[in-house]
Amino acid sequence: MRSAEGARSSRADQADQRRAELLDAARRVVLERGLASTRVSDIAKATNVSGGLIHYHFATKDDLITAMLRATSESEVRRLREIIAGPGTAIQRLDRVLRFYIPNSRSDQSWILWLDAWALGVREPHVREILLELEGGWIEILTEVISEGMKAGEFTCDDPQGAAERLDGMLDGLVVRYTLHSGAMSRRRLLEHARIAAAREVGVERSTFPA
Amino acid sequence: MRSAEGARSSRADQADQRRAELLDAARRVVLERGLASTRVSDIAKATNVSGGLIHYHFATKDDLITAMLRATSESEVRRLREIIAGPGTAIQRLDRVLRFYIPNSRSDQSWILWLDAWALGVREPHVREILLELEGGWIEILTEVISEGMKAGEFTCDDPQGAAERLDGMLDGLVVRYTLHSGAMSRRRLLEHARIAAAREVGVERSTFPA
DNA sequence: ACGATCCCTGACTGGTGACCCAGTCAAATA
DNA sequence: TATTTGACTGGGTCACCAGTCAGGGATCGT
Repeated sequence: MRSAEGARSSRADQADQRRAELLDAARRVVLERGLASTRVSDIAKATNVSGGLIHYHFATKDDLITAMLRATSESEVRRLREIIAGPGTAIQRLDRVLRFYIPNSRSDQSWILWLDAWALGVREPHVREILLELEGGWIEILTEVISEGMKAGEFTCDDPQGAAERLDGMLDGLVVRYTLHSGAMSRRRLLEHARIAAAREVGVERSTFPA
Repeated sequence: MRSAEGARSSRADQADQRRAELLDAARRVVLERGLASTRVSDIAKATNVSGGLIHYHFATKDDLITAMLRATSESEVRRLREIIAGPGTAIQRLDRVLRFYIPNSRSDQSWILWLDAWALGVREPHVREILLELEGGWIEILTEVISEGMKAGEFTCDDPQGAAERLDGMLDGLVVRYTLHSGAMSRRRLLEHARIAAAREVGVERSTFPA
């Protein structure tokens, strides 16, 4: 049965919570130290837990990393969906997507994680699959926003899917540049590039975007 | 002095040649196995050379990898310069650049190398510097081609540098997608995206590009 | 000729890190 | 209460790998 206090943690809940905690710590550690120099013991330390416990919950280090990437990707797509679900005109919602795409600062970046994941994904099909879903999510959402803008008469575009792919690609590439060489590409300039390209793709003037 | 046969190898030449050979083997091995699972001994094996020799020519593994990345980057920029130095109209030369950017097949990709390098560059300033020069080279060359096209009256563009940055970013991002998920993005489609975006940036019709 | 210098070998070492396992303790179950 | 199950500890093991080092043979300068 349950312990006395209703919805409180059964042992299964406890294990789930611990697993989530470990995934969270893994993400923090990998962001800070990079995938290549992340040790299982680092993640244990960050959770104040013995090294053995990690292997109790996750058979191998790869399992842990993969699960962490999957969880992060899913949460990112979820947040993105919330963002476009909000109110506003199509152009406003498109702008919100662009701004969500672009990291706020060099330290904010969950982007560092995806750079590691791209390199890993070249060799690991599981990781590749996660990345495909993540990028597919972005493209899908961009496509939706553009299509709805067309229906509302705000946008003109003869290939929303293609436009979304181009926009997503450009943002990926520019964010890499911004992440690695923030000196050569400011956040402001990056956002400006994004708005110029997006405006062209959906057939509106760049000045249509909010200030 | 020299040995009898004119341009033949002095000891210094021999050492240089060996170093070049090691850099080349390093590149091949890293492309094949990935940076993370490349061992110094793998590179030694690929060169039919003892493990110790690597450390005779390169103090540390990091030195070797960094030198290899630098050499690869420089050679890439050099080849790119040759490509735009050739004859043709601006649109033809621009198209050559785009096609050089895009890998011919999933196995061709020196791109796999840059994915590893991006992840590494997040932590290693030396690597970051190399990447900055490489990407800077691409942008510079794109800017040149666009500017010359404007002088020739072929192109219209009010910010060649910005256009080059956007184009370079888009290509980076799309190539990542193509490299990781060749199923979701064919080479043909990638090239089509590149031409559409490039045509818009320089103010010509997409049909202006050669078939 | 002959010592100095260089390229190169291959066995060795020291450190490290993923994973294992025997045992502890508390909570769940009977 | 007695027994079982599950979460957790921490020390141990085993494999791996970057970098070292003593020596060997070739080639240089003199």
